[in-house]
This record gives sequence, C-alpha cells and structure tokens, in this order.
Amino acid sequence: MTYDFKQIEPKWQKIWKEQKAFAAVDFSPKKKFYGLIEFPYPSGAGMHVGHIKAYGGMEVITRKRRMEGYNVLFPIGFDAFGLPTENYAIKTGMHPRKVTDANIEKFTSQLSRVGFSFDPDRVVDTTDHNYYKWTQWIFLKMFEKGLVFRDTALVNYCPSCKVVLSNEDSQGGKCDICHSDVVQKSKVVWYLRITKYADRLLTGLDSVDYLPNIRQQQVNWIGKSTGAFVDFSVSNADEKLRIYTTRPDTLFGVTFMVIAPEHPIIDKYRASIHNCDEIDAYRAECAKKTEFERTQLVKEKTGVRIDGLSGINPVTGKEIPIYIADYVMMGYGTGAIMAVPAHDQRDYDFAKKFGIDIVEVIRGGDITKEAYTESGEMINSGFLNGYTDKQTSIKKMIEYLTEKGIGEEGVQYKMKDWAFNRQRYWGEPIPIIHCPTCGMVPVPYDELPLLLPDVSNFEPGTDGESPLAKIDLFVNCSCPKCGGAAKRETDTMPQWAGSSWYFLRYIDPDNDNALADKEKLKYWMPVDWYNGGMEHVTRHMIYSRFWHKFLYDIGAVDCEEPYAKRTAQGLILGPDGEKMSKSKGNVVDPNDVVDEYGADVLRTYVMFMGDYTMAAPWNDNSVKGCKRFLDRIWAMQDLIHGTGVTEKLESEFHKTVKKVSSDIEAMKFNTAIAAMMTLVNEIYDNGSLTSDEMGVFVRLLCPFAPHMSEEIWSNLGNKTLCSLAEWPTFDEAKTQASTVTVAVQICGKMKATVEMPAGCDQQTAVSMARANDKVAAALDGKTVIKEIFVQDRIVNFVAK
RNA sequence: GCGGGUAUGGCGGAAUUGGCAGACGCGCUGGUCUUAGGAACCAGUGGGCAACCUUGCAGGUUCGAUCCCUGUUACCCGCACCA
Repeated sequence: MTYDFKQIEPKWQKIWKEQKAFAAVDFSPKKKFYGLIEFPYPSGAGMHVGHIKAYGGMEVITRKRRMEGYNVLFPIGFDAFGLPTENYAIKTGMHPRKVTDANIEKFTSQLSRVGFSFDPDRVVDTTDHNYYKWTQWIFLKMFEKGLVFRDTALVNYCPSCKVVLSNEDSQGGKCDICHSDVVQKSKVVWYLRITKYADRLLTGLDSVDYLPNIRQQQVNWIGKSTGAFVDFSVSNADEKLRIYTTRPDTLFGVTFMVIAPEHPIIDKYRASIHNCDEIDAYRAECAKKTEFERTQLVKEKTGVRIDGLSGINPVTGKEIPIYIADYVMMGYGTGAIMAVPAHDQRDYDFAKKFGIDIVEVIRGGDITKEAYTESGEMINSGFLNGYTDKQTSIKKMIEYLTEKGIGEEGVQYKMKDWAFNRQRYWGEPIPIIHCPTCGMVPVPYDELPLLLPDVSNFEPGTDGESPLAKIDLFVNCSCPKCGGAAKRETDTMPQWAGSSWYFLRYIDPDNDNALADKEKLKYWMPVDWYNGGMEHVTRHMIYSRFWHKFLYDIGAVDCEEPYAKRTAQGLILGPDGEKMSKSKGNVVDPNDVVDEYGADVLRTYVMFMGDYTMAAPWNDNSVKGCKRFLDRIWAMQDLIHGTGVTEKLESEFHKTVKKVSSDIEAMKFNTAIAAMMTLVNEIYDNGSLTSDEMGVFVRLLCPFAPHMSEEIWSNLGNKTLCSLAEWPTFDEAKTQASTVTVAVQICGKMKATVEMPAGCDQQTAVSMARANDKVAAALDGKTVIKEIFVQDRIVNFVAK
C-alpha cells in the first residue's frame, strides 16, 4: 500500500480546519505560548521555499508546544501596504485593493497546502481599514505626546519611484525597491522621534533573549557613544561653536576646527567672512553629491578655510582656523568638530593636505607618518601631563570643562529620527489636517479610520507629490478645531508602520474599541519566541520595539519589551548556490514540490537541509532522500507485530525521544530528523516494532510531517488527533546502553576499541584495555608513564 | 576601516563543546529483482598497496585539538569620514 499524499494531505487539512485544532484560546488555564513569525508581504509572485523555511521552524516548535500541553498562539497575517503592489496597480490599472486581495488569497492557498498550523481565525491584514484605524490611532497618540514633528531636510529621493526614502531604504545609494540611484532633495518630512527612545532601546536588550549577533547588530545600529560637548569661542563673533568629541583628553592637541557644509554659522556670519564666494561654491558642490558619494569617496579630503572666522582652543587659548569640509556631517553630533590631527587619522589627512600644525599630546606613535590613536602618556597637555590612562584623562578633562562652564559630558547616537512619510497612495493616510489658523490639527479619534479615498489613478504627482494631493474631495476639509477651511495631509505612512504593532492585533483581531483588549494583551504578551530573517533585525525590530515601548508608556500594553526571545533563520539559496531571485531564474516554487512529493516531504526537506540558522543551497536529489525516509516510515506499518519490545530497540527509542526533544528546542531540526532516520534504520534492522512504538514514532514525526503522522496515528486506532496528542517522554535510565565502546589510545593515537560495561571504573577499564591484543602489542617493551581515563569514553596510555 | 559570521569527503552537513572526525542524507560503485528502469531492496564508499595521512593555511598549549591560544588566507553579512 503506497502512501497517497494527494488524497491524505487535503483530508487532514480539512479535519484540522473543521475541528479548529490550532485555535488559540484566550484566558485558557493552560500555560500560554506565543510563537511569532514575520508576516509576509503578499507579492504577486506568491510564496517561495524561503517562506517555508522561515515559518517551518516556528511551526515545528509550536506544534511541539501544543503536544506538550501549552495553549499556543501561532498566527499569520499580511503586511500588505507597499510599493510593488502600487506599481503593479499603476501598470495594470487594477486597484491595489484588488491586487492585494488576490495576492493574499494566493498566499493563503499556498500556506494551507503546506499544512501550517496557523490559527485561521486571527489573520490580520495591515491594509484593512479596521486594522489601519489603529495604526493611525497610535500615530495620533505619538503626535499628542510630541513624538511626531516636521522638518525640512535633505532627503533621499528616488526619481524613479518618485518617493522619499529613509536611510534604511536607500542603503548604498540605491533605492531599496527599484534599485535605481537615489538623489538628495530638500523636502518637508514627517519624523518620529525614535532617538528619544535610543537609550531605552539599548538598555532593554539586557532584559531579552536575542541571539548574540542579533543583539550586536541592534547595538551597532543604535550606535551609542559617550564623550563631551565643548564650546569653542569664535573670534570676531559673539558666538560659541559647540562640538562633540569622544576624545576630550586630546583637547590640547586641537589645531583647527571643521564644520559641516550645511552648518548655520556660515549664513549667520556672512558679513564677517571674506571668501563667501569660495565657500558657496564648495557648498554647492557638496549639495550635488548624494550622501552615498559623500561617504564613499573617502580617498581625498576636501574643504575650504573660512577666512574671517577662527576659533579659540579653550584650554590653550590659541587661535585656530575653522574649515568647512564634507567629511563632517550635519546629521551627527553638532555638525562641528575639533580636529586633533596627531591622534585622528581623518584630521591628520586633512592637516597634511592643508598644511596645518600637528601637535602631539599622547606619546607612543610616530606622528610624522600617521596619526597615533592608541593610548599613552599625556604630553604638551598642561594639567593632564603624565597621565597614562585614557579614561582617567577623559574624566579629568570633563571635570575641568564642567567647572569652567565650557563643556559637559555628552552622549550621541548614530541612530537618526525616523522619516515617517511616503508620497504614495497605497499606505495609511497620515491623519493630520493643516489649518491656516490652527496649524497642524489631528483628525479626531472618533473619525478614525481616515479612509484612503477610492480612486482609479495611482500615479504619483510630479515632484514627488502624493497621488492623494490630486483628489480635491480628500484634500479639502474643515478644521476640526475652528471649523474653517483646511487641507488634509496627503502623505501616507511608510510600510514599516503596519508591521510595528501587528503582533498585538493577533491577540484581538476584531476589536473595535481598542487596538486589543487589555486583559487579552496581559494574558498573551510578550511574544515568547520570535523568529525571522536577519534583514529585519535592525529596521523592523527596532521600529516595533520603539512603538511597543511607547504603547507601554501610555499604558496601552503591560510589558515594555515585546519579544522575549528572537532567533533568525538562514536563507535558502538556489540550486546554483546563489541567492534566489527571479532574474537569476533559480527560484524554487513550493507548489511544485508539493505537487510532486507532497507537503510532508517539502517540510521535512526544508528542515533537514542543514543548520537552520545558516544559508544552504536547494538540492532536488536531497528532496528525494526525504521522500524515501517518509516512505520507509509508511512501510514500517507492515512491521508492527505484537511480539513485544526488544531491549536494544527500546533504548534507541528513548534516546531518540530525548534527542528530538532537545534538538527542536535548539532549532537543530536537521539533527532531529537525522536521529529519526537513524531510528528508522534501527527498526528495519530489528525487523519489527510494537504498535506503541509506532505511536511514539509518529508523535515525534508529527511537527515535521503532520499529515502522514495523523494518518498512521489514526490507523493505529486513535480517535483523537496526533497533532494534539501528548508529546512522548523518555526514561533517562533507558537512554543509557549497558555496554559502551571505549577508545584506547597510546600517546593520544587511537589503537583499538574495547567493549566495556557502562560506568566501569579506571582499574577495570585499564586492565580490559591492556587485555586487547593490539594494545598489548603496541605497549610491548614500553614503560607506561601515565594512564588517562575518561569514563565510558577513553583510556589513554602515555608510554615510552 | 569597524563589527558579526563561515571554512570539515564528490555535495548538504554531523561531532555529547577538549576524548573513536566524517552521524544522517545526497551522489557514486557493485549486486538482487525486473522486458526495462531515473522504482524498490542489499552491500560498499575520505585518501593511501601499506605503515600512515586527513577538519582553509602556519605555529602553539595539551596525554589528546574540528573545538582553546597566536598569526594568516579566502568568502559571506551588517555598518561605514559617527568626530
């Protein structure tokens, strides 16, 4: 009887659905487990096998949790706002709503074919107005608390998508969506003040269990540095030029200052500056460069001295030149630096080019060759002379600066405020009204959701205007405050908005009165285990942690950190070892695999491919190996005889239960499956197994290959679902074999193996080892100096 | 440049974290059964005739190193003139 997956798999999927087998129960007295995966963007291409791997890990874990008696919440939804859908709509004239619905349907059907155990009654869609009502609500709460602001800024602008991009979306100077070159453009931009939460986003990492590399990436992204702000007097001007430095200890070595080309002091003191033409020309040149060019062309320092303004070194009293140069950024620190060419390589390069003095203040390097950035004895530094410890010098200098009122300790972050708007149609409308008399007025809460107007033209306006700006009925409104004529904001939110809180909506997806019921939130949160891709570790994870902390501050949620634990899976590469992409034509469609081999084979193979956290190439032949494995399990049903247990096989079962149980927890799915394969081999060697043993086996297999497991489980006479049956337990004593194979070494080289009773002592083991012919021969004529014994492992004779 | 990671048979990968390197699977070789097999099953499979050699490369520590230390090379992923 061959296994007919085409008939059996849909059969069980239907039963699971009818019995609501995977429904999470609010307030169940069982222990709760909230397992989360990153919800997909429903693209027109449908799912690829990478999705199966991304969800497969948590699928196995949550299935095991259910069998262990947990009340499990394992939901899925769709992060459906976004540019690809909108671009497709523009191209075809089809409404993004229709495109999205069709794509979601496609994804849903693919997901159900694979047999994932998502709770079908908690699906969320970020583009549903009942969902984005609450995205807008959170935005308004942030607006209320002063976390939303507008500013003119040079923004990353994609001329092709006609949209403003965040730094995160334009890495490497390329648009994240269409990969064309990004240019700089001055625009009024909405910002969320995420920097206000920078320190809490950093310290919060101490209270969660993230993989070390994930944690490290977030730490780097936040980029905290400590140092000092120092005010430099400017000659010819009643002005203090404030700089930020991490090395206040080197202040005596400051021989010039540099400000960013955009620094406002230039326009303020235009009258005192003699070479405005030269400076303006330089600034114009810088403005032409994109941020990318500016940071990539590291080779040569450029800049212009400001003729007419100079600074005063506050500790030496010496007059020092001020330059503008594009190696200083307006967006970090104060946009002005003190330059210490002797001990900073960038300053050194600049000083060499412009012939500026280089004053050594730390002994230890050769400053005729390059800057010395290590620590050493302080020299030429007044009251700091003689100190050798960097931290002490920094502390002494900060004390001095504070006392004199010319500086203070300071902290800086690399993280910038979050540019929070797009000039696009397919996003959440920003619920703000611009009133000529009242200014920015929030849309009243009872008018939420502010719906996207139903239109048929989604082309963005020229000059990066939102398509919404063309719709008079949407734009023109009355001010909720004074009732006068007013205009609506026409920008929409970026795609990151909806995904910043979706895990909360799963808890109460249909709630009309709140983003989710507080008691339900209290029951389910935090997410116990969140798995996803490394590419979302910085942006999505930091944004959503920020939103969650904000919701905590306003009392909307009860825990400060949303994710108790975070892991990440590795990519599935194409059969050619390259990253899967449509253009390379190496994408594997899960539907094809399900058609040919069935969902269980697909699921098992994807988990077996290799280390879950690492990238691994797809291999069609290896898929067949997993099919063979499952076919052999199916055929094992013919080996069920009531002849009783054999001791050896029983022990193998206990070992396998132990290994599969612990491997799943460690996400070592590949070795868990390998252990089951080994057990199958043992069973065939043994020639038979009992029906109880078969029952244990299919319960172990169930998280990986649930359809076949259910079918065999039912064949064994069970009336309940295997998916909800009790997870097998093991007896530690029975995992240990009565005899062990001990390796015998002479001087660390393996000479023989000897069978011994488990747990035997050194004396017995040594004499048994000596009794071995090969060992005896090798030791003949030698003196044993030392015997090394590791119980049940090794006997090593050190001899000469 | 800084941060993180990886390197093991023909291939994907194991190795209780210092104790028999190569589990498990693929592939390959031979066989059985077949009209046939790209099906199934059985046997073998790191290299070398051997002693021995073998975890990117070179050293070190140790009775013993894939694992720890030092140096080095290659590749991957972040961040990048961050003061």
